[in-house]
Amino acid sequence: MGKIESNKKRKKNTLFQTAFELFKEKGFAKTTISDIVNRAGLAKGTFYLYFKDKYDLRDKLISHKTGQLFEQAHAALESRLEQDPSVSLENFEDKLLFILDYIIEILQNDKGLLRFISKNLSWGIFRNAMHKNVSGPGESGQDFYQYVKDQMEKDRFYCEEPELMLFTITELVGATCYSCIIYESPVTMDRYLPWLHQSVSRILDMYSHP
Amino acid sequence: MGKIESNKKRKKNTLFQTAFELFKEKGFAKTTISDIVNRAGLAKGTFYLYFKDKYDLRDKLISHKTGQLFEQAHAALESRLEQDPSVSLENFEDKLLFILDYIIEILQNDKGLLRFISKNLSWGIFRNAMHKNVSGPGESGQDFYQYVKDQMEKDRFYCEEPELMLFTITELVGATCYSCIIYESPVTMDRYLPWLHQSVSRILDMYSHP
Amino acid sequence: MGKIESNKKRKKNTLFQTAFELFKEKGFAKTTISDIVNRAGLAKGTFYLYFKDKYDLRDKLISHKTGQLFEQAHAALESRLEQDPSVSLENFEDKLLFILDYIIEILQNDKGLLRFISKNLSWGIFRNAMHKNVSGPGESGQDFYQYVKDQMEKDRFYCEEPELMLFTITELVGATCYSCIIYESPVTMDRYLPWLHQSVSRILDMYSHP
Amino acid sequence: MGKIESNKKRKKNTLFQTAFELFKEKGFAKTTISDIVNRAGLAKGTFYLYFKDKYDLRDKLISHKTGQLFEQAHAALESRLEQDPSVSLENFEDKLLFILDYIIEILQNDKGLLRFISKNLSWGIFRNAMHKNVSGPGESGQDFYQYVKDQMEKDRFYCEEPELMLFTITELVGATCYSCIIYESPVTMDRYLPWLHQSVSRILDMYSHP
DNA sequence: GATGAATGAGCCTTCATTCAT
DNA sequence: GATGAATGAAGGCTCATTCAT
Repeated sequence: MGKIESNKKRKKNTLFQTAFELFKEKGFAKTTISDIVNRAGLAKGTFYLYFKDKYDLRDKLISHKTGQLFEQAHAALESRLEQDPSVSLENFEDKLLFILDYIIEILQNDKGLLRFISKNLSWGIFRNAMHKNVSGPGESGQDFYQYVKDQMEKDRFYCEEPELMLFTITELVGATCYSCIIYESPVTMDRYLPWLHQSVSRILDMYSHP
Repeated sequence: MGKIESNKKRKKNTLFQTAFELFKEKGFAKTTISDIVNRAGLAKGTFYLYFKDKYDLRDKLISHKTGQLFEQAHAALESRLEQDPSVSLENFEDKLLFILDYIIEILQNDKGLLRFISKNLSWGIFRNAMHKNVSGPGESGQDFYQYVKDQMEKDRFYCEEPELMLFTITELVGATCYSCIIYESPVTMDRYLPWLHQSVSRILDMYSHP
Repeated sequence: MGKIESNKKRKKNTLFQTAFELFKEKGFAKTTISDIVNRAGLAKGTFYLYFKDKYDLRDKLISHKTGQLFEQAHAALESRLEQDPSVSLENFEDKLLFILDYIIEILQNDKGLLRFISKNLSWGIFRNAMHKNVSGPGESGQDFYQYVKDQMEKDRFYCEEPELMLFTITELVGATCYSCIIYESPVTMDRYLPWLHQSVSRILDMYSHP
Repeated sequence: MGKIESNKKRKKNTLFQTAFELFKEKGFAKTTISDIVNRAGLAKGTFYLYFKDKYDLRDKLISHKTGQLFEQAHAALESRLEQDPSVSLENFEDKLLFILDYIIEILQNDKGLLRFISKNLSWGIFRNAMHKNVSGPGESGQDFYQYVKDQMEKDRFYCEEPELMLFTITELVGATCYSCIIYESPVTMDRYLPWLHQSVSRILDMYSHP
């Protein structure tokens, strides 16, 4: 029956959502399964109906949340392109920087999220293959990768090794943002941002003229 | 008498060493304090004479091991410069790349070390200031930073923001190496290395001609 | 189903009973939670399902045992009044002394109980208000207080401040009995008893003719 | 050498004093030997040079502090008698009440002291015999008992069983004060005091006209 | 006498996991 | 499918005590 099905889905989602809140509040290590089911209003045994253990849940969640992040950024870009079709953002670099800025801003405003995703930003994009049954609601790592490639083509941005380019940039952005936002070390994000832009720009340039 | 003092130092070091082995073997989370003291042949209480808890030990160890890594790299570079004074390595970029290659090679051959240091490569360099009494045996984070600056001056490499330059490069190297070496994803380290070199090169260039 | 419910009740009671035995045998401080659950044949975790910690258990137990004591005394008095309706015990003072003697005799024969209750005799009566959710099985502190007041009324014993009267007597009896029974100091209980009776008598008199 | 002797005495006294402070601050159970020696500025081993263990120290301390309390009260009474020889305080009852009031006031102003002495007020007086080598600095339990007897004689207060009389009163006062001062239950000390005076008065009367 | 590093038994407590209901 | 009581291994940590210096 569809009713039962959707009921199951809802429970799983409640667990996802509740766990995410708690991971942000108290950190992964200090969140117990009891915490999660208590707040979710479910029984402890129920947890094991949906997830193998806490780590399983975490991995699926990271994957899901990073995917969501890229999805939002992508949507934001699209809506911007529609609104303002004439000007700017007409080349790939601008688009990529727009996406990065968008993501960085979200992370700046949600340090809990950043802390949780930790340095696994690129995970959702590149490691999905490894964890096949990562089945959070609607994965989009590969989709995002494809989307980026489509954009490059549309903007006639020739890229030697698109995957490596994207990898390099994601890792750089992920690692430096983490440090600047969470520790404000060696400088704040605001102060680092111009330098990050330039670095990305140069890396892009390099992959297109290797 | 110095006997007691040196005895204490030795015990602390045994703990350091043993913990490091275990963290590499079983990972940090699965290593218990019991494991450590058992293998070290000490009593449990002794652990708490030297460290606040497992996390304290880990942080000091990361700091120590990253410091050591840079120290080795630095020493290798110096010895290379002595051996071969005439040729190459005469500019800052070459030296920096030499150091990175040296470190990467160590990490490639010691995945346990890499896994342990995780993505905290730059930690030892930039976060030391925050954790002043991180007093693993002979810290060198700041020393390394100073060393790099000295080299820049000697080679007349003008750099706008040396700290940010170093930060950017360390984070980039740390994050990408981790992925390439541990997961071989998206590519192996060997395949990624040329691209990494180039990225570093461009970033260097950027900070000297901003 | 009530089966689970009654099972829980039984477990809690087992814990209560076992702890009480051990506290009497070895004293509170030297009894560990391990001791309790071992003898009770339960798992350690089970303890924490029912009590916050050892102190929580102790407080509930003291409250419960003092309550029980008064309950027994009360029951004994009632049964005595039924058996022998004509004579004696017709005034409040006699009844009160009957109760005290009854309690003292129990304590004399169960030094472990006395040691455990220690000097907290009046606790069950007067401190219950403070620890509302002290819910050992069937509390009776307040009930006993009410019972005493009912008796006073029935016997037309006018009392200025019944609460203070009861307080004074309980504390006096509790403290002196403890010393005489446990330490036999300054004299044995048997030798002290007549004096205690007189003291109680005078105190009673005082509260009724202040 | 006297110097060494006095040095030892000083250390023991420091331990006494420091332990007392800590017992008052954190309670006996939560005070560790480490706490004591740390604050005293001595080494851990030194503790064991002077006391068998924490319990030994506590018992000596209770004995000492209760003794001191009676000593102060006694001194206060004497000085009052000197100042004001003509009037009042000419009978034993007044003197005893003076002493009780004096002690109660001290305890009201030093709840830590009361909590520590707990309900062991009479301890110092009657249990000293049991703990022969209770050798805190200058014991006075027996002295006080003797002092009281001397006063009775002087005031021609005939008493059947002076020891039991004193015992009864000390236990009554100790137990009720503890409850009224610490818990303010069932009433505050101020409200209870008149009743306590009367009770004492009646008990005195009883022992002199049994 | 004084020290304090070292000990290690043993404490309390947590928590992932199971399974009868 | 859902529950949550029960488990018990394992954890971190404390602290009284000892003893070589």
